[in-house]
Amino acid sequence: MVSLKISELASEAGVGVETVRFYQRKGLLETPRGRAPGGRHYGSDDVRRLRFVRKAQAAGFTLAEIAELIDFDRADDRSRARDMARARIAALDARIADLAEARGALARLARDCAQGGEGPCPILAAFD
Amino acid sequence: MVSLKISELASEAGVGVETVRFYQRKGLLETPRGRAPGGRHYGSDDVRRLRFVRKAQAAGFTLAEIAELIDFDRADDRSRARDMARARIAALDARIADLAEARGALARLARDCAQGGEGPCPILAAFD
DNA sequence: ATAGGTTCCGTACCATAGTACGGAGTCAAG
DNA sequence: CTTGACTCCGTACTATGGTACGGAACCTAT
Repeated sequence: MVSLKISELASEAGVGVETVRFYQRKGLLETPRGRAPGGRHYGSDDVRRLRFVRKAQAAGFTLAEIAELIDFDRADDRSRARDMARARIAALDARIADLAEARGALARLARDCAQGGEGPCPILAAFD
Repeated sequence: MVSLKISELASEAGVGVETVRFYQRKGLLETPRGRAPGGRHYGSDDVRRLRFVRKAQAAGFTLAEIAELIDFDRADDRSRARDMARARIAALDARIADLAEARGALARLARDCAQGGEGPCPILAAFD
């Protein structure tokens, strides 16, 4: 059994102790209530959970949605998890398309805005 | 001269009146201080500005950065605008790559999580 | 057994981007 | 000239995702 202190758990996932405690309050991470006086606190399950939270966040899930996902995992509720995943994929595809479009507009801006030039460069027109 | 009311300007860009006023406070939009008693308020420049704000936001600029861009536009400061555009493109590329990776993880989750199945589906392991 | 480092816990505070509210003034129509 | 719609303005409140602080308890080494 690994037995990490909260500060070790936090740095294991690259977050601060306060963030771990914040996630505990939100129900995303377990608080080791009945912690034995020996001093052991967190194990590898907690590290996995915490890493999951960060990755799911990167995928665009809100913390509330991540809490749901964790519940579905506990309940082995696959269909709901699938639904959430599919909805997120659709949102992600839309978001990626938007960002790609914005990227194009910025590339145009960067190209047209010659530094000393006399050319165009209507910054406000970059997104037309 | 078009002459729009604030509510018309707002709906022209698909935002609420309160949002327009919020942008005015932030210096993103001009407040028609010396508005003539005739009642005219906003013109097509304001619509362009407001639309620019929304598009730039979609590109991931914060409102503070957008305020800078507007200043650069006013000062015709092309090199700074280019720098911001380039930095944003790099951030956008990184973000798009992250989202694409997350999409892959979710696609795996959606695929592996058979609804009634006995298969795997470790939701928490979706991002490994 | 005492000092230093942590932890737990609640509360408060922060930034970002709005959203809502209440009062006062103005404008145009009836 | 009053009613209703709208504006302006300040203030306050919301949600999200943290970040910080202060006190009390507890663990560890000297």
